[in-house]
Amino acid sequence: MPRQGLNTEKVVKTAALLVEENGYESLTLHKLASKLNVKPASLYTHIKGIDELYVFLANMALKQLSAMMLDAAEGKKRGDALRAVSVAYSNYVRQNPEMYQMIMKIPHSNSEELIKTGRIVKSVLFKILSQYTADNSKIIFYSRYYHSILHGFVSLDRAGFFDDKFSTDVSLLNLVDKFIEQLEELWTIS
Amino acid sequence: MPRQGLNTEKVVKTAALLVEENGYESLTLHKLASKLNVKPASLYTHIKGIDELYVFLANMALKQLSAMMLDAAEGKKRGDALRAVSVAYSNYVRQNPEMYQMIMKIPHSNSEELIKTGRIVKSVLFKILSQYTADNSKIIFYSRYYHSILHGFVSLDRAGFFDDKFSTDVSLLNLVDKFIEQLEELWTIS
DNA sequence: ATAATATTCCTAATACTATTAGAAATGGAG
DNA sequence: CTCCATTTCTAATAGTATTAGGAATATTAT
Repeated sequence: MPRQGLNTEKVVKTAALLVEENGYESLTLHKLASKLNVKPASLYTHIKGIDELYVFLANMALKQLSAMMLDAAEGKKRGDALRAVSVAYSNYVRQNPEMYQMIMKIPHSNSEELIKTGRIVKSVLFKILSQYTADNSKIIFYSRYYHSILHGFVSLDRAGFFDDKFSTDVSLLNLVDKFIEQLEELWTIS
Repeated sequence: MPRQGLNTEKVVKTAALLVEENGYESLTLHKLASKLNVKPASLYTHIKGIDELYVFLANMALKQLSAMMLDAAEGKKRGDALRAVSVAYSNYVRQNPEMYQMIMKIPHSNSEELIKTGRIVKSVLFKILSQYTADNSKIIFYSRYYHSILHGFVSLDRAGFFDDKFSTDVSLLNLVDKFIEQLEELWTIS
């Protein structure tokens, strides 16, 4: 039994691979240990248990998502930024559906770290929306609005609620455009 | 071992109680069997397995939700109906958070029954939104829009994303009002 | 280099899971 | 009262997470 040079990061990254490969419901410490050439009990040196692993995975997913959102918004303004972010958001969920589910699986109040990472996502939206108004409460309001649209749409789509013949890709873009229309009104008024 | 006169319905209803009491993650066939004064193996006479039970629970939750939505919309028109439905939706999730999660836990494509029940929810929205326009594609579009808002908002709220000092109750109502504004435009144009 | 120490990993066991095969008990129909 | 379908149970299997304590390995101090 030569040491594998494991640490928490490697364990979590490998878990993320397994989650995206076979679905998070089928992730077990046995499979994870196998992939790391180690026995299940050895994992407890690096993680407290599977629940903590779930939190780490949710945190990782949230970081990846926020990074893509940030990158998409980079250098863009208002409507262009919002459209780009919505595409990035939907792409992330399409390419990492299982990891995205991890984000919603865990109540964020369980982890200070998770709350902090969640704030990154919100800060991206806040920054864009602050280009429309200086009113803080309005920014938070529209941030919740926009976030709800994004998460609601991709989740319902995945769950199978949008089984009509109309493309869901086009739907989300049109939807975001409608949302932007309202923001533009806010812009012209103030 | 006198017979307990079980059937699928009783099993599912009792499971729903346990889910709402202790969270759906902690539901086990052992606990369910105990509550029904029966051994775990006996449950297999009434359900194929725990996965089927999950589908039944999701279906039950969706039925309850759609019933509350239908009831709320009863006799109301356009904006009033939409506001009432959003309150009903948010109330259902607040009062049955664990059952609501069951709905999103299962990919609906797994069950014809689930798809059918999902259509009831959509039909409620469709009926209300058809009061604004006769254009079918527009109705579906706004139906997805509204549904995304409702599900997205309550989910993010529950996950802990809305941890600012602003009330989430008020936020949702304002949000729906904003949405209705856009629909009213649609109404006046056509 | 060698000894002491800390760390990683393993073995073995425990307590839960869901699930199945097949036997026993039950209740209703003829 | 007997037969039969149905329900429930016993017993076993295989797969979970988790823990205690020991063995192996790497690191540090002498």
